[in-house]
Amino acid sequence: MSELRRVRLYVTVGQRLLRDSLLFQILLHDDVELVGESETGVDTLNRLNLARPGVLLIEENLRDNDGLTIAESALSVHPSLSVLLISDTPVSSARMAIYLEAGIKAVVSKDQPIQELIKTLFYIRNGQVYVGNWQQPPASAPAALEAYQGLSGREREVAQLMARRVPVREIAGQLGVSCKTVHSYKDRIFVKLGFERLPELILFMQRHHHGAAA
Amino acid sequence: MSELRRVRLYVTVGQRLLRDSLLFQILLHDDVELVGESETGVDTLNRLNLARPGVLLIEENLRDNDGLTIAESALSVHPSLSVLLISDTPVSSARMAIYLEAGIKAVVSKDQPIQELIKTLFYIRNGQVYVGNWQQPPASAPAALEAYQGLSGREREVAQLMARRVPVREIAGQLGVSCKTVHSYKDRIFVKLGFERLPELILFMQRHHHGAAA
DNA sequence: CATCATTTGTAGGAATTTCCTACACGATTC
DNA sequence: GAATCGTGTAGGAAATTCCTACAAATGATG
Repeated sequence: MSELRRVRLYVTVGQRLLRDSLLFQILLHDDVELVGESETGVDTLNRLNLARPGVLLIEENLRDNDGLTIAESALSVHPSLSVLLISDTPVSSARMAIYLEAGIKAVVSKDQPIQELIKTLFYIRNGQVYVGNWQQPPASAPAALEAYQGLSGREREVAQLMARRVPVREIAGQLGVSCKTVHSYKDRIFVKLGFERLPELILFMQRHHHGAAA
Repeated sequence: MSELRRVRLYVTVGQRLLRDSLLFQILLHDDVELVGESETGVDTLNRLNLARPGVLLIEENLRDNDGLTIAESALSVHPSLSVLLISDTPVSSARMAIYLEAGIKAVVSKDQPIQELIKTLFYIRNGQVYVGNWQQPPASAPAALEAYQGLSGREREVAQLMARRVPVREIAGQLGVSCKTVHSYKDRIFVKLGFERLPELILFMQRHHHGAAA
């Protein structure tokens, strides 16, 4: 239902390190197409006509300008563009109001986990506004933590072993079940925790001290 | 030969967004073990004894302190620690000298691609100093571009199709070869270009306008 | 209390990916 | 002329991803 077509994404992020790592995460999803990227605001505006993105992911603080100004210019020419602003700090509701007023679809702060950004990106892809996430920056990982409580015994065992990068083979051996069964647990763990890739699980398990120590 | 043991990594990066995305990239490598992370310098120093990392990845500019100071404190207690500093801007040779003097093993700037950081991380893991990368921040991607010239005809065809996310099935069909052959090309492309995952190829192809446009 | 729904432990299939090896053929080199 | 290298081709093993299946336990409900 949300698979209308690929998202045409333009990314404006000043620092290469952040831009690259965001892009690597985002491009893991095969319904995103990168149509352009810039380090500065003017460069973005110059290239927008050719790139014709559906979504613009832009930093608030750019070398040459601020993201809000650039976004407003872009929106005046391409009103259908969905803009996702990346702010350096958590946004107050007052600032959020300004952003929404300007036609920006959503804001994520750099203090939020990357999954939040990705989730928001996919949420606004079809033009929706997303205001669900500007209030809980200090809430570390309540959703996933709660979800962890919901894992069954077997699932936790597998989660711990996987997070220590024990190969499926050995997990199966240790638990005395087939590899297929281990995969089933793995699938269910990922579904329950809302993860998609092993690094997410490793990071989660390590952060919450769930057996990451040998 | 370099597989002595897993790298025990501690990461000190203020912003969650950057920290998470770096970690997701780094944890793709199964010989890295995250033993701790902090947002601030003092927190890092407090936890270092328990975490016992072999490598400390730390930002230069932290909320409470500067990375250099923290690194020096850490090194005075744990002289065998390999410190990799992430600087906000390209480092001058003068500053590089200061860092080396302080016992820091390598510096990468936020203007460099993330692969550079990863490469450096693996380079310094066993205590080596790495000074090869502080001079060419504006040199975009000469290595990979050169490497691209080295691709054979078939390899380029496959690279272009893969970058457009054409499924292996279809690529095989279009080229009239077996899926296995396509995989072989893929393997060779990745080896030649030094990539490890599809997003790297997609990003590269897109950036250099090699057939990314439909 | 008996039945219906959900969760949990178990497993298999199909398509893909990753990593590695193999091999023939043409070109280069010594 | 013989050894080597790059290229096009392909296969195998293990892992991953995405689905489906099913029986036993658990829980909920009429």
